[in-house]
Amino acid sequence: MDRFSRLDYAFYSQPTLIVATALLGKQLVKTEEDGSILSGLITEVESYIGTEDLACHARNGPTKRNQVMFGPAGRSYVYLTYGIHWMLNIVTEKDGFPAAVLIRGVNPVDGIQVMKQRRESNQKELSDGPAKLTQAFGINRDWNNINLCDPKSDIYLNDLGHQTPVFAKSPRIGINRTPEPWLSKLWNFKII
DNA sequence: GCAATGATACAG
DNA sequence: TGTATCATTGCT
Repeated sequence: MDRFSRLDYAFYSQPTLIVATALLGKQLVKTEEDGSILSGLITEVESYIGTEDLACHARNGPTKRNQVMFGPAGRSYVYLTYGIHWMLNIVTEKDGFPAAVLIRGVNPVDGIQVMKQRRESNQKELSDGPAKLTQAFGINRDWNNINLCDPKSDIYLNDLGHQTPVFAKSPRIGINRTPEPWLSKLWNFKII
């Protein structure tokens, strides 16, 4: 009865653009302390690739904040932006090459009542933004550098066996001061 | 259009 | 040690 499978190290180690597109339609799962499950299907992702990508946090080399991006694939990279909002990324590529996929939106499936309480909002706006979904799922600094491939981790991604949905490619959001050609890279993928 | 809100990065 | 910036959101 195990038609669902946790995405593994081999999957996350692929080139970032491959992983990013493949993550569309995958299931983000988080187990709460009380054992209840939160989940949602990924609808939008964004790619940040290497030290040359001037929009990527790794552009100036490793720092205390971004060091997890330089480590092995399949780890979570969670950071605070604008002093308020937590962002959830998944590290990709070979150990030593800094890259990650930002999860920008999910469609809620399990634990919707919990999400509504945390968001104090209706379902339409529960998790359709990178900081909305971390709030709905209760993801913060404690969830940085989690190994999603570890069968014991209480946050992970599930392959439901679906085909990759039809999606649009766009420039990345919110990186307006990034110089070209990085500003215009079509590295945002969103289900149509 | 813009305030909220704090960690980070880098200059000096 | 000071400060400009920030992979956003929600309210005016």
